[in-house]
Amino acid sequence: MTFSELVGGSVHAAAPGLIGWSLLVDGVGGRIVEVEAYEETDPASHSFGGPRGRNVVMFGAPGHLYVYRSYGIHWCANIVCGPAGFGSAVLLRALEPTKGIATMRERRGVGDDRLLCSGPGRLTQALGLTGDDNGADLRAPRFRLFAPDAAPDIVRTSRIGISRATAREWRYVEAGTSWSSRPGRRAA
DNA sequence: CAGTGGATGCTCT
DNA sequence: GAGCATCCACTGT
Repeated sequence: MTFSELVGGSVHAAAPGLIGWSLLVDGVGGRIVEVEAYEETDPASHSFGGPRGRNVVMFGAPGHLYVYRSYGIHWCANIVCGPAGFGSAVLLRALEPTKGIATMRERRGVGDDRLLCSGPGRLTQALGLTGDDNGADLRAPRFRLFAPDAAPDIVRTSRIGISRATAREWRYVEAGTSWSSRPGRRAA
């Protein structure tokens, strides 16, 4: 399955399907190990209630980035999913760093590589993604996406850091990874 | 290890 | 004015 086919389908298939894919931004990045799904029937989603303001990108073409500012300080990056017109996206929560690690260490300024990409705000800083990238097409040359060699084992849990619709188990983590945003909690 | 609070800007009421 | 799809530094065990 190609990247376009994957993100062109339902966000609920695309979110677990993206685990194990590698994402590079200008040659810097790693393997996706943790994501969450959001869509317009979901009170926790920015797209809940229809296209308005910052969320309009979520209702646009699949395969584009939706980047928003979180808590006034951090950026969070999502991959818009299909079908076009249905407001849905996959929040990137953690990567396993594989390429450009020296660059990520400089951008992050941390000594422990576990802290490079283990969280949505950390990941965008390590990859250099900001509001300027909101709406960018991931099929542009500066981005690279590679499918995993083998389908990884995946753990499904409730989402982190939200106060509404907390019962929905729309968070997906690669089983056994030590690169998730919840180290030490058994990927769950 | 767990818990708390500050930073900081945008959206919504 | 409140509430965030967060992170970090700090406190107390």
